[in-house]
Amino acid sequence: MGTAFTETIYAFARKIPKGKVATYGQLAQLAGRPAAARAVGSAMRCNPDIPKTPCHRVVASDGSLTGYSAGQGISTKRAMLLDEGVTFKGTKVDLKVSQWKGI
DNA sequence: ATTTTGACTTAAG
DNA sequence: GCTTAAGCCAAAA
Repeated sequence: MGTAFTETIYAFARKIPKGKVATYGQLAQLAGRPAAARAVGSAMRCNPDIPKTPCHRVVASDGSLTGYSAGQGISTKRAMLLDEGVTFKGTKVDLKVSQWKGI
């Protein structure tokens, strides 16, 4: 299953409130590894199951929607975020408005 | 145990 | 604003 690192990442991902998003770097920072943004992505790739962890609420540092292993990929991810009320700026998420500030 | 790969990020051209 | 390069961390081969 999971290492302490991935478990921590999942735990924080589940804390992201509906309608808000967090960046990979942000979760990495919360997990105590501010430079492990990449590892966060790797962890997410292993859990493309929505019910377990809302990995669709995790976006890149500039609000871009990168990878998604479930559904129709990015399209599904964007659709879910829009449905949750996340504000979009064209193809990217408007972090100024929708970034989770639970630090 | 070592190498490769990737859903990252920041800096520089 | 977009492309390239380098740095970082963890999982998979």
